[in-house]
Amino acid sequence: DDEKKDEDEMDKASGGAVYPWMTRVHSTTGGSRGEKRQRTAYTRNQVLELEKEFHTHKYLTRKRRIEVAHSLMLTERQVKIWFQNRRMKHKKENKDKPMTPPMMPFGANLPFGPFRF
Amino acid sequence: AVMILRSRFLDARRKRRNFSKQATEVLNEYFYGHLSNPYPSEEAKEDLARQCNITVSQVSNWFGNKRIRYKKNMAKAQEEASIYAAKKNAHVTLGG
DNA sequence: GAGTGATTTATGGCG
DNA sequence: GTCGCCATAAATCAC
Repeated sequence: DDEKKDEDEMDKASGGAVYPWMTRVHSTTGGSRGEKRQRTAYTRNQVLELEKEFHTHKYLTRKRRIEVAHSLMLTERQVKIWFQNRRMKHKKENKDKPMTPPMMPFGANLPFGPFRF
Repeated sequence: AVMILRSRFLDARRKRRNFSKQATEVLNEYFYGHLSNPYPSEEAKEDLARQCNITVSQVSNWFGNKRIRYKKNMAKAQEEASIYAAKKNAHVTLGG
């Protein structure tokens, strides 16, 4: 049998209020209802090549993007998005993490962080 | 090639640790205290981060995870909601 | 094995 | 009009 009752597992707020943010926001790729959005995991080689490319240029030209996309069996959009995400990651790595390089004169890398007078 | 693999083993999630009970308490209080719109501003995130002794990114991660998992488990999450709602009522007396 | 913090794909809005 | 940034969603990873 194909009895499926968990299509709309959410949306059943018996008791509590249901606010707008609690509803699904992203499209389900054409699927009518209850389909999990698929998130393709890129292969190791794909990621490896993308990382190599990123190491040389943080931004891709249209031409280069097409080449990379074809060689890795990805869409142009996927490559574009990947680079955007990668740039954000790069930014975060240089921010959120320790604040050693830019400032801090001498006793900088104590496990307690910066001095506080 | 080796570098990539090694970086995965040096990832932060490799050494994942739970937040302190107090930190989780603070975050939950904010979340359930703003259940209608649990999206703290940048400033609020910084505030929470200080209170919890974690980074702003960690606060963002926590809220992202919390929202999704609340949605996925509405029934269960609402029990938690009532707990924190009751807690909140202890502070803000319904004077209305 | 569920819980939980972090990371990885993917969307949408705004500039 | 397109593209990048940004916050975020949603799935998944790793412990």
